Amino acid sequence: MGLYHPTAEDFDLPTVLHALSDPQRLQMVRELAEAEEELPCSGFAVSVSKSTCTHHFRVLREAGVVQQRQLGTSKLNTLRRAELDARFPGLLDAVLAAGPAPVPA
Amino acid sequence: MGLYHPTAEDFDLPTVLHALSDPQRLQMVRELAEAEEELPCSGFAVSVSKSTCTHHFRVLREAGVVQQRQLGTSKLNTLRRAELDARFPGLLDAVLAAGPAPVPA
DNA sequence: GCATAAGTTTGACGATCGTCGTACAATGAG
DNA sequence: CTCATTGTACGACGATCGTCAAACTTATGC
Repeated sequence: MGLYHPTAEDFDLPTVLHALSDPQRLQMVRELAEAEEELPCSGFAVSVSKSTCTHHFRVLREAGVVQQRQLGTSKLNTLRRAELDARFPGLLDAVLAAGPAPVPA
Repeated sequence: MGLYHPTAEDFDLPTVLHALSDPQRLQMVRELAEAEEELPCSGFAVSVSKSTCTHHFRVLREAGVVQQRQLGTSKLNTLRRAELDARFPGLLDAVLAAGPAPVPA
């Protein structure tokens, strides 16, 4: 059961944008970026079922956004920050910098 | 028949990412960015039907990516570059800078 | 061994998406 | 006026998406 991970050269911009265009996945990516460590599926504040969580992380992984590593029954997730930056410079930073909501006066 | 255009503060990141995640729309945005002028729907190299073109530009417009202005029977499209940059700094640049395909040796 | 915990797989569901063709509206050229 | 051009509106279609529940697998703890 080898988890598919694309190589950085195979990253596809539309695919990455699509992966990031879902609010739940965007939230997962934000949490992964804040916690500079590996996080298991169950360590996220998303309110979806386990199977949906599995699905979202597969989309993120197959797009190249995250790396997944098995450890016991857990699956640890990491942002592929360096590779994303190399392939799409500035993209991840711009996405993460975007405030969740504009703050009015 | 007022064309809906969101204000910059109402731009929604997932919505914008989704608008840009379609290859055809991404291509349209690229062409719009290269030609620093207003372009009608018929001035694009996309190979889709007229109704599909209308649909794609509506998605882009409602996400805040483009501005549309009626002129005769034509509808002129412009990138809302400044507003996008203000709301999501660096995002559009990163998307446009991403080469369409990686060039192998 | 047995029970618990963490994810996966499968199959389902309604919703949305990208696409098209046809019919229609509005403008500009002869 | 008539006709060509440009785009919209309206369904329609198959495909994909996000979601879930139920059954299963795999490892850990007692």
